[in-house]
This record gives sequence, C-alpha cells and structure tokens, in this order.
Amino acid sequence: MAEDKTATIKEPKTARGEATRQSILQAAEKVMGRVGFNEASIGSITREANVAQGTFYIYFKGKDEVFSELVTEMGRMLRHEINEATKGISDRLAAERAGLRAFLSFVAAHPELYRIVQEAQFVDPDTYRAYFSTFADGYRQGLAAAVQSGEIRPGDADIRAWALMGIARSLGERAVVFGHMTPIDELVDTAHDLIVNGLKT
Amino acid sequence: MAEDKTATIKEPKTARGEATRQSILQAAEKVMGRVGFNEASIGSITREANVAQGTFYIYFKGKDEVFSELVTEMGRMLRHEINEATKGISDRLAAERAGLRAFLSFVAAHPELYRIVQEAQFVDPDTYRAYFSTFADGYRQGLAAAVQSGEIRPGDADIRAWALMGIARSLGERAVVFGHMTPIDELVDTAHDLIVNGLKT
DNA sequence: TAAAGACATGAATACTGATTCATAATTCAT
DNA sequence: ATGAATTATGAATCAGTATTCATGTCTTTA
Repeated sequence: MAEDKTATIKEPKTARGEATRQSILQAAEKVMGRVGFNEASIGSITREANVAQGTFYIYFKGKDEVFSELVTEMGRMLRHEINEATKGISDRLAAERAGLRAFLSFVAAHPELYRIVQEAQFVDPDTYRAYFSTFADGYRQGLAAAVQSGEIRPGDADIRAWALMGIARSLGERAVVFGHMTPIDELVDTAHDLIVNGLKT
Repeated sequence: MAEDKTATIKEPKTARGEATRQSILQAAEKVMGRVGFNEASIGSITREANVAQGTFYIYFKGKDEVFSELVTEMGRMLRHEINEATKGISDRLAAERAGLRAFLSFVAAHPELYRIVQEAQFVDPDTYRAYFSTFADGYRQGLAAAVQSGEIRPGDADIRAWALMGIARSLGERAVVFGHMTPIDELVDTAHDLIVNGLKT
C-alpha cells in the first residue's frame, strides 16, 4: 500500500539548519563530481562539509536523495541559462546558435555538475529521463514551429531535436571529459555551420 | 617467461576452462546490462552463469576486470560492424549514411552493451576514453580527407567528428533508453538529410 | 534566563557483498 | 590407468561503509 515516507521529515526550521544543509549539498556536489557517486561515501561528504556523519541524516534520507537533489538543481540552472540566452531571439537559426553557446559555456563552468547529470542515468534513471525529455519537448516544439513558418526545411522535429541535443552534449563531453581545449566560439561556429548548411559542398 | 603482465595468472588452459570463462562473461553482460555495474554482485553473475562464486576469481581479478573486457569486446564488435557496412563506399556522404545505419542497428540489437559502454565513463574512464578517442580519430581522418578532396565543404574535422558522433549516440539513446520506436530507416533518412543539407531552407 | 525545541556529535552497530582458501572433482599427459 | 595439472566448490573471512542513537550543545521565545 501507500508507504508513508513522511516518517522521516527533513526541512530545516532555522537559519543554522539551512546553512548546514546547504554546506552538505555543496560538499556532495564537490565530492560526487570529483570521485563519482559510488566512491563518494557519506563520510567523505560530511568531512568535506565539516560536520559529523550523523548530521547528514538530519537532512537527507541517504546518498540517493542528495544526488537527485543535485540533478534537479542542475536542470533548473541550465534551463534558466538557456532561456536567458535565447529569449527575445525570434530567428530560429540564431536561437540555435545562442542556445548552443549557452550550453557549452555552462558545462565549461560546471564540469562537476555535467558529470553528475550523466551519472544520473545509472543512479536515478527517472530523473535522468525526465531531464532530457523536458529538453527534447521544448526543442521539438521550436523546430516544428520553424518548419511551419518556412524558416527551416521540412523534417521530423523530434528526431532533429535529439540529433541537435546530441551535438551539444557531445561537444560538451569533448571539452569536459576528453579535455580538448578548443575555444567555445570556434566550437559554436563550426557546429552551427554544420547545423545550418550541412556537409555538402 | 610470463609475457603476461597479469601478476595473478588467468588464461584458461583447457576447453572446459574457456567455456566457463565465456559463460561468466556472458552472464556478466546480461546482469550488468540489466541492473548496472553497482547492483550486479559477483553472486548474481555466478548464479546466472551456474558456477560457484569462487570460480569467478579463477578467471577475473574482480568486477572491474570483467567490465573492462565487456567494453573492449563491444568496441571491437561495433568497429567491425561499421567497417563492414562502409567498406568499399568511396562517396563520403554515402559512407556517412551507411555508418549511421550500422551504428543504430547495432545498438538496437545490443541494448545491454550500449548501456555498459555508457556506464564505463564512471566505472572505467580510461577504457571509455580510449573507446571514443579511437572512434573520433578514424572519423576525423575520413572527414579531413573528404574536405581535402573537395567532397564536402571546409570545416574543422575534429569538431565535426564529435558532432556527428553525438548525433549517432543521441539517436541511439533515444531508442534504447527513452524507448522511442521510430524505424531505423526513418531515423537515418532524417538525420542524414540534416547532416548533408543542414536546417536552412 | 530557563524551558523547549532544534541541531550536532561520533562511537557503536549492522549490513552488504567482495575475496579467500581448504577441499574436491575433472581433465590431461604419458 | 595414474599421477599431475587444472578447474570447481561454497562456507568462512574480511572490509568498507551506511545508519542508528544516546548524549550534548545551541537557539529561540516567553
């Protein structure tokens, strides 16, 4: 039946509590970003946060819970960045460029968070899927509208949305995971040219 | 003279041993593909393989080692498939299409292996990086040659290689992880059109 | 300023699952 | 056929770490 998870309530009631919770969260981001979810022990997180182990359980049910919170938080931040970067740009291809640029800047600035989202695929599949489905939905709508208005050539919007997300993710990974130090503008220029004009002569 | 670097020797000397080793490998592929690396215990693998727990350590140093072997094996298989599918095709854009098709067919046929490669990013980063670096190198050379010969328009070959790999991976993930059931030919047609012609009208 | 509630501690406990190893069975070479 | 090598077993260890909890400190408020 419906099991009540309310048994262990969290939510700090005090400024002090909120601060502690926050420092645990930050420590978790740092440690998990560096060594990954599995290697990150509660002990290593609380040590980084300068609190005792037991304190962790005042605010979180376990490792999974902090992790999910980090992923969700990261999603919010990234969506916000991209919205800011593209809002007010009506030209679809220009928006494409601005969005790509914002994405790559973000992952360059937050490599740990990038890693955490990727790892969510295995640690918290539901959150992971929700994360990318949300992105894909928005993307698809934008592309469909642009096809409708004749701004871009016809083609399945969902498949294209995934293809374009793939380009962005792959270039992000190239930089963050594989250490290729290409300047972002060069990445954006090359990728955008490919997206707009394709490979053909 | 033990040219083996394996301080603790493995390598079955007997048909029986080879068979057992193989069934452990298959069981590991199955179990790890289903529940992921961390949830896959040695016990669950040996149970699946119908051998005792101790038997595992006759052939492998630990979980990491089977895992690496699976990733490497998968890389070999996939490269082979793509080489077969594209060999003899001199036209670059046609090869692009054939390679994409081969890739998507492969991941559709081996969803577990796909998952395992992704997880290698966290379990065995070196192998993961080697895997994609190898792919990227080959890809880059092909693109650079095609630019040289005037077959495709100029543009940084390395960035393009990563962008195109990203498209393939993303469409694979869309199918395998997100369960979108689009027929492969439709995926290939749409993606190839995007790759060749871009989005512009 | 004192009682109540919130927060913090960290040693003790509990659990999970990896790894070992003494023993037994099977296969191989002669 | 028989001793030697190889392979197989699984219960017993071992290690790491997640989680609890009895106790102590801080903060609020009446």
